[in-house]
Amino acid sequence: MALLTQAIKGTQDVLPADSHRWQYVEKKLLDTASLFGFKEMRTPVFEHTELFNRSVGDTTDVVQKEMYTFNDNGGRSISLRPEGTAGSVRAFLEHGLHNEALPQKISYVTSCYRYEKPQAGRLREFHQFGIECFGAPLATADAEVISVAALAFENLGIKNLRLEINSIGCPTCRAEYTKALKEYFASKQADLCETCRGRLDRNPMRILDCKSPICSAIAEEAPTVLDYICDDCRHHFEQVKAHLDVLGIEYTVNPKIVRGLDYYTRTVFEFISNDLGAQATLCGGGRYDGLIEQVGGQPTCALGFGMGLERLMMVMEAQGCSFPLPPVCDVYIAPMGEEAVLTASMLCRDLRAEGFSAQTDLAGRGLKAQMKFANKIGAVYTLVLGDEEIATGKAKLKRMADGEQIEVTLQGGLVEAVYDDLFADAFEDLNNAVENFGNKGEQ
RNA sequence: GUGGGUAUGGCGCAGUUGGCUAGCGCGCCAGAUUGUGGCUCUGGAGGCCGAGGGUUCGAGUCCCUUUACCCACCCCA
Repeated sequence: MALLTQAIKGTQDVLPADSHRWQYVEKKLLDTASLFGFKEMRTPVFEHTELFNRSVGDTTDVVQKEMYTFNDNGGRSISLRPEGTAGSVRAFLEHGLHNEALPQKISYVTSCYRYEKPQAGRLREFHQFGIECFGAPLATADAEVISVAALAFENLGIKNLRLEINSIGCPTCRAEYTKALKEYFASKQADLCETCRGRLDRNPMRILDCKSPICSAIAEEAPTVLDYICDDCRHHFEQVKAHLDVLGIEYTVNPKIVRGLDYYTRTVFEFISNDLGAQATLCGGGRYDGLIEQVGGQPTCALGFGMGLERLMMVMEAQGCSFPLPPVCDVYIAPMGEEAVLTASMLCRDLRAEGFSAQTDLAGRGLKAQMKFANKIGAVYTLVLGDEEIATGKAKLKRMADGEQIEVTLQGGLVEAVYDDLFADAFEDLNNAVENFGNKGEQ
């Protein structure tokens, strides 16, 4: 396939047939967050590279290798955002949102970019829903952030997820833990796999989630973070669990959930799906009380999560979740003859002015072909317009679902008829819903 | 970065030890019903068989090179 007609590796198009899925999912997610008071914020796709270096850290070589970084024509080093948090923090500081009522709760749906080798659930351009909560120290906030994700999954009908939580303490207690971990793994150094031997100095916590059977066996016996965290951190973690218990959110404590970055503190959590391939984490988040200071602000506690939309939709697909299809065409008008074409245009205009979606022939096709087209696009009604209808000013509106014909007058009567009939349907649906409501609990 | 798999009309696929005028299903267009969709039947359009090179009388099929996609490892902010 020619380069010209091929999308860039690791990117995807959302085709007209699928766009409603994205619209539906994005709206559900943002709406769910807004129930908790999170308001959407939009930030640029690119930022100064320095921002990401500062937040994500320039020590992690992978991080550097996987960012889309370039110099713009003014000689600035620019990077496409690899995740949503850094931009949010930057905007929070730049616009002095710390002076507004705290906590500030923000949500976003954005595209992110990472130069990685694509595989199932991993693209170079991918989309994230995320929330951030700034200035909330209490464990209540941790639980609230987790419950936003839990409710979002519930609202989308996603099942078969497990929530794993952990606390990685504050910088002080984590230092002690890291030390203990190093000592432990150093004693087993000879048995560790090659990569883990490399991790020993750099990032011993990472050995905990190594997949090699030998390393994971060794990791089984390793000291647990939870044995090393200080009293404050322990109390905080207990409070988070107490909240989750009260909220009825199920979780398991997994002491092996860790984060590679220093700014993370205390709570970390992941929602993991059983219906995905190797990339099974649907949502990852936690508390990062150190980040804002690291980017240059006053010390401000913060927490949040990011959720991969492609993965989310893969799970929904696998579980047969529904993606409601909005009506795309209330009325299709099939004109026959030159005058009818003009009249059809006018009638469409009138319908649209009333908020109904209306379409007419743009291809000069015969009546039968037009009926087929109307059927294909899912038109709720069709109206055939020929010499006779124009002459008498009367026509028949055909309800496609059952073939029922409704007599209408063209001047204004068409709009009224569509109104009346659609509302009749709506009332019927409403009545059914009310009748069924009583039975629902027993099902 | 490492390994495995796959590339054939818009989509999903078949193509047997090289003999093709490259098929099938869905979709698309049209007709049967000349003013009414879904079902059925009939016809039509649409492919340099991922790209480049080689072997051969002859390559979708064999060899080499290359590119892209998929899956997994690595990694995962």
